[in-house]
Amino acid sequence: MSATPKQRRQERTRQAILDAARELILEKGLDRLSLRAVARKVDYSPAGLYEYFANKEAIITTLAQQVSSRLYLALENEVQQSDEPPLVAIGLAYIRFARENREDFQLMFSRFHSNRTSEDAPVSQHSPYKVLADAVKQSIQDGSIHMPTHMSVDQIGYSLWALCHGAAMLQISHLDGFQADFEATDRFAFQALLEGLST
Amino acid sequence: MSATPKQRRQERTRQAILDAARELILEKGLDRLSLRAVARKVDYSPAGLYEYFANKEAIITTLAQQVSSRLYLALENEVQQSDEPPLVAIGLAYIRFARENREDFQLMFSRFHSNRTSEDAPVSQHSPYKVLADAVKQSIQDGSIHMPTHMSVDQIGYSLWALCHGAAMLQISHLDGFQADFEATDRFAFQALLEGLST
DNA sequence: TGTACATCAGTGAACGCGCGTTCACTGATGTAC
DNA sequence: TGTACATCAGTGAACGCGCGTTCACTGATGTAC
Repeated sequence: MSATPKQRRQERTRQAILDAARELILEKGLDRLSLRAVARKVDYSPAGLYEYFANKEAIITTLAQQVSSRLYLALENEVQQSDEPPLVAIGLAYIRFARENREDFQLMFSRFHSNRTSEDAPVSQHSPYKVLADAVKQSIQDGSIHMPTHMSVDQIGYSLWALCHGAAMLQISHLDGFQADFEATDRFAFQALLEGLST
Repeated sequence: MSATPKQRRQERTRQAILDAARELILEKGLDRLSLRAVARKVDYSPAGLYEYFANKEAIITTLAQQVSSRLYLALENEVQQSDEPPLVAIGLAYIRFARENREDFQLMFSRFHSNRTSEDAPVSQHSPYKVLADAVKQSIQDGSIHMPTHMSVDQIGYSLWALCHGAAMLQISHLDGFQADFEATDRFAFQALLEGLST
């Protein structure tokens, strides 16, 4: 079933609202975002937005999902393009994404809660973590890392994720402005962790 | 110069205001904190608080500093008490602190910006990172880890910090509610990173 | 010890503001015969 | 093709709210002689 003209118009307006909200967040921060400002930016009355979103929170969570998709695509893309080992490439791309999309990244993690409740649950398709988990499986299969004793794929994935997530967070908040070659250090750290996990 | 009675009273009131603010943050979250609610809780008029703090932001940053001190003490204490290798003990204690003091931890990192601008700057006394940096130096000296080629103490410290910071953040936000033995996985990850850094 | 004055700790009321959301409504667009 | 009606997209105004901060003030406490 393809979209009717009406649906296409609706969709365009929805996205315009989301874009406006995102711009305002980039400018002023998530905590200063107001529905009324978004409405002003897209030339609607505040009441008009309720045709497109149930409330303010719905706009924010939709935005967060879109960031998650963008990150997913960025990581997927990196795996294809890079000549580095996939796990290192993913980790560095994750951190780069955070650095280059600071507000987006923070927004995402302010609303982005895992669907899984344990390792038994399947990893969501198109989630950023999916890329990492798949790369871990792949690396074990082709022997580029050895399956460590007593560790599941998820435990390895979590460890790698923790490292790059922490690096990302520190760089965009606490260590913002600190002069250092983070890229190089991150690469060392990543390689070290991978090596340590393999033995 | 010891404190006068007046100063002692002032100090007690100041701390009461901070405690009230902290409790309200635990209850409702930082973004819902209001000066007026704090005033209500300590039985002052809103205007009264301005005798003790320049404005709302000053209350929040003071709180953030206090959390930083508590974390510093917790880590220092852990180094003394634990029989594990200091670096592992510190990492795990950092994560435990975050898990057991969720709101405090988030508050801290919302306002806690590094004073240093490069590796050349000295590490602040009584900062949580100081404990980690000292432990790294110590571990290199006593040979429990080998100084990796091409990596400074700060680079090692940063790597370890990134790992535990990421683990902490994931556990208290994105993976909140995920059933797993994080403590065990964190220990494995930490040991792996240390091993990888040493070779 | 008593008195006069200065400082202190704290208040009440107001300023000026922006917020999210609801609801009765209207003019434009689309549909059916 | 014209007409009658239904739906749609969007508005204006209001509701009810809480916010941070300022400022002229007051009663209590402390100080000096």
